[in-house]
Amino acid sequence: MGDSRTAASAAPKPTRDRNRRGEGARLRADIVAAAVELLDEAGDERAITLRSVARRVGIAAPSIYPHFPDQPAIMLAVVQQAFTELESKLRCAVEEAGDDPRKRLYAACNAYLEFSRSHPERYRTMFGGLWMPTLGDSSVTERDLTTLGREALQILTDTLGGCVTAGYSTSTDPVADAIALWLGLHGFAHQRAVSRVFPWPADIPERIITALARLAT
Amino acid sequence: MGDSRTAASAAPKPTRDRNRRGEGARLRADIVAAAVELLDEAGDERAITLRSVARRVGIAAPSIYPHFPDQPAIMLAVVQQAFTELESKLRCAVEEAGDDPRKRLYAACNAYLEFSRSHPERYRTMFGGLWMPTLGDSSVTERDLTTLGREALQILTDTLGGCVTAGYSTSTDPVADAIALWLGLHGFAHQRAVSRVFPWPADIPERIITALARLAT
DNA sequence: TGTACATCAGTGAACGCGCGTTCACTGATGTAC
DNA sequence: TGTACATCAGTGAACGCGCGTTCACTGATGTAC
Repeated sequence: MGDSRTAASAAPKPTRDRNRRGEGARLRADIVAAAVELLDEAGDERAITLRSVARRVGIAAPSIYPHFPDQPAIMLAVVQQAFTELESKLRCAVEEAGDDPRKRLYAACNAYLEFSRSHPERYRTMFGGLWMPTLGDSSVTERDLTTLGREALQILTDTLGGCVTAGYSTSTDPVADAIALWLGLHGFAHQRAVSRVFPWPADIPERIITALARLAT
Repeated sequence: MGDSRTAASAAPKPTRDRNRRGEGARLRADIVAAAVELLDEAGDERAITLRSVARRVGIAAPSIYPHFPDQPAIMLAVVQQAFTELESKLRCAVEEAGDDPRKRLYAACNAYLEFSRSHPERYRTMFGGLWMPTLGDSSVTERDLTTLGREALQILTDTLGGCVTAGYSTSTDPVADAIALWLGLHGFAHQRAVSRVFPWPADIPERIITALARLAT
């Protein structure tokens, strides 16, 4: 594994045809995809450099600039894509869970934890905050940051609200409790993404969800 | 602020006398202290480089090597010191809280959150995981990592156990619930350390603590 | 149908920078005799 | 009390590296006439 990482990040894609006129924007998607690949393989956002991404895509480093104003802009695109993916997973999980409010809430929570389990590097990057520049040194704006994850929280709020309405949750403030629930999930998801050796009791998610969602037992 | 950072990290300490014979070990402490300073000022563990630390201490870069085998060893020392400080804060807070088990538990939780609030950069570094090398590329061992934070968790477990014994908590598994409680605190502490703009309801800590500690109301 | 031309999608070389690490060294400070 | 010497606590110069970014450029591809 360790060897393949280095080799993979060093070797450029062997064949890459120049895009045809008017299709130059496709390179943008390729750049983001390559950055995600590097992140997943190295498990470290520091592996995403302008030059490493260019190598992986199979282009010269300056070819990035027509698509991204600077390196943090690539990181933002990676994080935005990861959030979009997470929110899509949550939406699908809730939809597939049917009409039982408890099942919908559990589906959302479990999908959240499953995302962080299967993509620990992405999760760490999304919430690690280290990719963010000093906010003024780069093209990334504060507005770019505050909108991230908003829908995920909304899904939790809605599903928790459903449980309250149906009488399964004793919460008197679903908005605040959804935040508390999210923070509990986040604490578990984040710590598991950082250190995989911690001896977790198997029922930790269950404890966190039932307690913070104030589910009647 | 931004200007002073750069200036501060560039300017070496004006006066630094060579240690006398037999007191060379004092430089080690100076190195760790300088690294913590850099972390607090920049708010970014990437500011801790071998050379930036040497500059701040006022020594030549190679002078680090008699005290630390490599750069990750400095990071480990910084994190270890931060954990020691956190655990000391928790111990003091519990001690000062008196005999009421609920007060002791709240004191521990609040001290934990207060630490992360007043030292967000340190907290992020302690739990961010990014300072860890690939574990094999450096002198840092797995044993170094797994012992970190053990006492903090033990304090939470003990204080929660006290609440159970006194009948204030309905927990039937204080060990597992202490972990769940810690993860809840961690989720809040970490997210607040990463993004200071999130609109937190004021009673979020209260919600997390009472729910996860299963305190009777 | 042919051709000049604008545009697009990139390239290649170079820059200055800070990094971790190595190497041979220096000069003060204690200590043995 | 003097002096040779070992040790300690560092220094200064240099190395190779990858980084972000700039600059002038190239060659294919479509388009206007």
